[in-house]
Amino acid sequence: MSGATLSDVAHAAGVSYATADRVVNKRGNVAQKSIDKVHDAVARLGYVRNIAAANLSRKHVYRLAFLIPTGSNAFFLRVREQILQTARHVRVDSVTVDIVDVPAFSVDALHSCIGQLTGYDFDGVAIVGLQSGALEQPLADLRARGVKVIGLVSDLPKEFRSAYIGIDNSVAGRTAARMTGLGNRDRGGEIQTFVGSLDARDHAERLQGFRDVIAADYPQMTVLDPILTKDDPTVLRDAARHALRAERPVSAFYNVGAGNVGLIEAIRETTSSRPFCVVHELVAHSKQALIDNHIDLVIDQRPDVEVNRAFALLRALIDERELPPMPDLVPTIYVRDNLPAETFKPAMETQTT
Amino acid sequence: MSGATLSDVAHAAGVSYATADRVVNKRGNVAQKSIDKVHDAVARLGYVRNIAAANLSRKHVYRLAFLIPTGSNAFFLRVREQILQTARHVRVDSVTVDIVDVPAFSVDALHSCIGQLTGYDFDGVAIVGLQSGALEQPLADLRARGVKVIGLVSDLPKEFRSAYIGIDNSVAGRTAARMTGLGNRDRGGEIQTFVGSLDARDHAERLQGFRDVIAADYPQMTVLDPILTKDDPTVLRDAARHALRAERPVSAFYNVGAGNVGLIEAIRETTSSRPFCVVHELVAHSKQALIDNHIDLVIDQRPDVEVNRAFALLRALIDERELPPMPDLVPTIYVRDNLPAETFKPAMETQTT
DNA sequence: CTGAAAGCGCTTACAG
DNA sequence: CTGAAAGCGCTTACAG
Repeated sequence: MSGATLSDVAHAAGVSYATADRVVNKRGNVAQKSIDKVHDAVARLGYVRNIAAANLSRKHVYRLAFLIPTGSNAFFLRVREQILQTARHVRVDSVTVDIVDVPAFSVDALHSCIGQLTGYDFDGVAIVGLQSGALEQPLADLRARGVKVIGLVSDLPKEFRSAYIGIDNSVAGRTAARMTGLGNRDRGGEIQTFVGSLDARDHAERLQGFRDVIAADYPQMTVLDPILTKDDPTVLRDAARHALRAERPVSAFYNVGAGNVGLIEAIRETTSSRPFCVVHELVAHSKQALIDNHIDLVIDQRPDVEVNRAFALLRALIDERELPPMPDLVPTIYVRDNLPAETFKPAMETQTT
Repeated sequence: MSGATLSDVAHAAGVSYATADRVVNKRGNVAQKSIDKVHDAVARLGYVRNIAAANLSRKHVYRLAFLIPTGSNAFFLRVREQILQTARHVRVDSVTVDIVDVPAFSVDALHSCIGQLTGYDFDGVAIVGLQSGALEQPLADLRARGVKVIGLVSDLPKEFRSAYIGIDNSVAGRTAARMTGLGNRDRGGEIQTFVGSLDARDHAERLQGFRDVIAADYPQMTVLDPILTKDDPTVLRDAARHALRAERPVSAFYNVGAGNVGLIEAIRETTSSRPFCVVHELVAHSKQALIDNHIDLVIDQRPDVEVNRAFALLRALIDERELPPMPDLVPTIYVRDNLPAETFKPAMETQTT
């Protein structure tokens, strides 16, 4: 059953081991007659290639790259950390991983980083993408070289990657709205929203999802137009302060984007009762704010699960085997009670090979 | 770097390959002098054993067993399904898995199932455990035979297993309370709780966690003593009906245990507004109830993540290598908006080998 | 188009 | 206590 080897196949087909290998691995230069005989034997014996043996024989190492935006963004620091930890662990399985720093939110920068990948021979790369036609050419070049590409956290043009690992941002926004509605349905009132930029697709999707649910199910609440923050904590802080001091204070805050440090700072100063407060991404400061009761909920996309999936997926793609069953990826709701023990274990290294 | 082989070590140490192998794999019958020389060389060269090559050479297959309670409990059906899917996928990595049916909640039955494992030679087993001293002997026997044992979903006596994969039920109860509090803080009122049995440690822990949070943070609400249901849908249905028809209806339901089908049935019949409703475990019917707006929240322990971890952990334990970084396991909150696409893909098989 | 053979890094008898 | 050698299931030159 689990026993047939290529040697068995060759015997059964009445050809040499080398010939059997040629057809199984599509190396060409084989007579059609032999091909048929081998395919037959493969089917009869239920042969399945032993990847471990093949890798041993070729001294194969899996070369992976992760293109991650630079900057001190706490979320991506968490992503990097998770990649490094996993990299350390799979080193003994002959996989190397490089983390490539990409200037954030720049199509040009991403374009050039992807272009440079061609110089090395990676087997698979995971890219925090952008939706831009400009990326199609370098991605096509990668694919032409047999490199497997997946989108991570933020997608790439669909035709040019094998898979996408990330949450549905519209779902994330809807979830935020549901929780805001639950927490305020008896009070109604206005919800002040904040976004980094409406050009950022993920922000726009979250906001739309949020609005849809509030409008449909919590009509007693009103969603105010978003304040643009560029994800800058200072901007967020000042805007939040302003809103908190208004004559008729809003009943809820929803920050679609980053920069929560500023929002939390403004709330911490408040002496009166604060609005119901929902933000995205669990990192050190949002976790602390939850514990301190300065915010109510964090919607998180579980970068640990995402990175875990990225490794599993990349290896399956490279080995050209079936995709493994992977845990579902849904926006996760954190309150102060269900926080993970350690959100983020800092490490010494910054790169692994 | 990643290149030293045992052969390199043997050379460096000035001994034969076989001798180097003896000390590295602790097979004994080696002079202390040789041992020292080899250890030295290993350290100098940073030798790390190639597990894949070793497995190939030994024709090793990982034999895993999962002991899962029988019955039509939807949660455990989901667990089984996840195990089968993963089993199918890792078959090509030479791992076989058996699912052993264990009569539910019986220490005696579990004791005898564990005892029978000794007859086969599994490398690792994951057990949905019970906390009973009676299990210590058969577990000790397993360990003596070098079998790795982990607790899954429900723990075993701590000294007799290598790890536990499951959520903290007290945290799950606290989380349920937080959500109930958020959804009702402006209304107050009474919360009717339901438990399968207070002897079941997980139920008791959830209930206590729930009570603690309500008492501390939502004093305007009262937690009524739990109704004992034995996880029987019929009992639950009748009790819920009764509560729904009371003169002064309760403002929330919290079902600590199983049997949600009955609870949902009672709610579905209700024409007036229903209580705020929190239950555990996302399965087909609880998912549907969420979509239909018959309940508000499901607290789930992510059996897909748990099973995924169980496989990763068992293999690491068997290989005696460092434990892999694994996604955190926390009680997950589902509302109708962040549901996974497919909760449960049924499969044809019932067992895999 | 086909085949024989060495080698990947290990383990396991077997012989001293 | 120590070592030489075959074999695990593959891939890769190399020779026809």
